[in-house]
Amino acid sequence: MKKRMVQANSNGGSAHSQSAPAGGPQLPSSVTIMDVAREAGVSYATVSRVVNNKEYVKQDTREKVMQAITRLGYVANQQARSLAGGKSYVVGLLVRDLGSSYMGAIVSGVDDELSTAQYNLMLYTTHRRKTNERIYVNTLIQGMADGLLLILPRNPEAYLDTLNQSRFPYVLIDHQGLGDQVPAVGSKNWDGAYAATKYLIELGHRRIGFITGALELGAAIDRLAGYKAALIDHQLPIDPALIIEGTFFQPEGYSGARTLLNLEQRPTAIFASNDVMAFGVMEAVRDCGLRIPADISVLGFDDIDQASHVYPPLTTVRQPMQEMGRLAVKMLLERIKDPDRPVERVELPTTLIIRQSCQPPT
Amino acid sequence: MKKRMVQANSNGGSAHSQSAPAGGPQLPSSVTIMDVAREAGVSYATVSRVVNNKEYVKQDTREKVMQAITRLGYVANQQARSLAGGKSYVVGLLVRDLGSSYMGAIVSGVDDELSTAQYNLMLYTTHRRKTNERIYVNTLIQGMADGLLLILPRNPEAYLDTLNQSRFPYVLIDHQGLGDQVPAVGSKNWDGAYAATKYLIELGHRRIGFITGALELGAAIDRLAGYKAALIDHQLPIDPALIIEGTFFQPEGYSGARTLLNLEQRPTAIFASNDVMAFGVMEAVRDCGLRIPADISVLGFDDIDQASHVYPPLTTVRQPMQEMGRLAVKMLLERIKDPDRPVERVELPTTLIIRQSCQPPT
DNA sequence: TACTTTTCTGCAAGCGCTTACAGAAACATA
DNA sequence: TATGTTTCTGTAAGCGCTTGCAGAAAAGTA
Repeated sequence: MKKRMVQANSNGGSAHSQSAPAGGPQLPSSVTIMDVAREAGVSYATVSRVVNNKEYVKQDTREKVMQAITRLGYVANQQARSLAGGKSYVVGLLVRDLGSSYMGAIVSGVDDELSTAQYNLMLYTTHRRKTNERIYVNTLIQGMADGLLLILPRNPEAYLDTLNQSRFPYVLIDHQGLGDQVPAVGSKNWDGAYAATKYLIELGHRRIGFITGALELGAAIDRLAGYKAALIDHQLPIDPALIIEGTFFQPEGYSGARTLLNLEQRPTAIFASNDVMAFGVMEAVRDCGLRIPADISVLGFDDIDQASHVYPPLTTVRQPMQEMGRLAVKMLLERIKDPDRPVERVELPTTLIIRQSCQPPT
Repeated sequence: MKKRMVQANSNGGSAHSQSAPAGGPQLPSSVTIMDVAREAGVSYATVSRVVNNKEYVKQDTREKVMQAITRLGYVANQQARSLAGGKSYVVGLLVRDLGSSYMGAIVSGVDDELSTAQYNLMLYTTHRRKTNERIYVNTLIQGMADGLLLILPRNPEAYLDTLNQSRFPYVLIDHQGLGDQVPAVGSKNWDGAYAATKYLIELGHRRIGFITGALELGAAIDRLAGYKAALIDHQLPIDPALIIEGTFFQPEGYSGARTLLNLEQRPTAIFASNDVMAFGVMEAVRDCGLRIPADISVLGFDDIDQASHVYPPLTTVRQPMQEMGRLAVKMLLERIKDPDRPVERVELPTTLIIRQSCQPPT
């Protein structure tokens, strides 16, 4: 099956290479820009201009081309576009794992925003082989993607060096305070934790248990700090016995709560650094034969979907995760347009969502 | 061997073109195949052969090239590769949403397997604008991806027609019985539900509540059928009052269980069609002041991570979700290699995971 | 009318790679 | 030595597109 037909084409005019071989197993007959050009009776450069919304195309011509495009169902080949033009309309997303509501919400925001910008999403999970960061980054930089989003990276330094050096656009989501020179979007963890703790205090609680997140993450540190600050501001002691270290997973909420509930002077409220751990807390409370919120108030952080679905609905600090994803994309696209724009770090506000898992101590 | 064909290179020896532009704003200095060729002193075609592991390259040459590649840190530009060679090494993944352990596990399997095959993952979520299916599919077909994976598609017909027509490779994951002509991987839902129900019966339960999944999904139908079959096989009546319709979400587990528990003759066990609903059931049971498993046994389906983390750990039917993802990728890659291979439909076995949420009725 | 400026459009040169083809080198056979 | 064979390597033709350049057409100005 040879498809050669080089310059041995003597018919002076437009070559008109027929493109529908018609017979035999045929892959998608890929309508190309040439087909559209022929259909519309213009050059393929003009078609390209129309497709890319460039100026200097007569309205008339533009319409002719548009019609040809819809008639033929033409979709530009991204690979070729990217190769020729330098933009791939792909954004890479580096993520540890999916499967949590937290990630799901962020990715959903990312995805939404990306789709309205006509971008595609290339997903990379870092639980794969550890040593691959460099490859990833290189692959991405080599034209695979126009920019990179990193959600909650644990050791971003590995990537960031390379990224910075090559001036490759990126944005961190739910970052962990890496100085000011990193474009990032996060939320006001400190504020959220402060507000939540304050709420409990104002409800009348004096002994408030706290279960931390993974303290290598800035978010976890900030939440702990917000909790402590609220206590101090209300002249309440910081009792180390009431602070249990966790890493954001449910079992630690459970065990942490059991520890707290076994204290001689047990707390009347427990504030977990995320909702998932709060669920663990709720289980533990119940298993101790206590009721929520009658005996113990429980408070979470994040406001994942499930938080409003459990019983009693969980009072929690909402982090606008979708919004974070959206905003990160917006920032990234800006940086793609102009890699030299000043580095921005945005922290979205959190909201205390009051449901039914807290009440004044009895 | 005496003459190097590299013209325009006056210094006879190894060219050693310094590659660090060093000055001025420089985009990633993209090492290309040409640079490697120069560095290794061969033609770029040879480099291409080495990179693609083609035969007919002298061992010697191969090594020289390899060295040059590592020395320069060359990474092939996928766009160009794809454009020239027809393969993009990208697989599209069509998904409704992420953020559930269920999806997370499948995607994780997909991702793992893809990464060992050196493929990239392009993510498309269908919660985006509804009418975009055609665009997606066209984009993908236009060379963006080599194949497509669809997880739990609700109305796949929309895509499948186009896909089939263009003979574009795809595989469904956790399909819903669309006849035999669709390549798919799922799990033995019927068997799993049968085994679980049988287990409860053998424990001594006679009244077993069942909460269904979304019945437009084959998986949900099969689970219900397995439940019924087990009852029948054990001469137990099928009591419609014990069957509550749900759609796989937690609140339905909760409300469903409340309904069941309010029955005059309430069940001694509740079997939810997935773990998430089982969590809802557990909450409801507790809120009715009953204990699990002492008063009511609870059984789930899927075995998501959380199932072993709740208290008491949930007895459930494990669906090998990671494995499903993996297998789907393997099948897809086969189909990419040979689109004409016969259609396969695989159902992976399920396993009853006995934990502590079930015991004989008291 | 002649000339300048402003749109519009086509030509052609790649983007970085794969691969058919042909030529060279190495080895084997007549 | 002449002539295959087989292995290896280079040349060149694109893949489908963007974009600089220049010429053509339209519009404005003198």
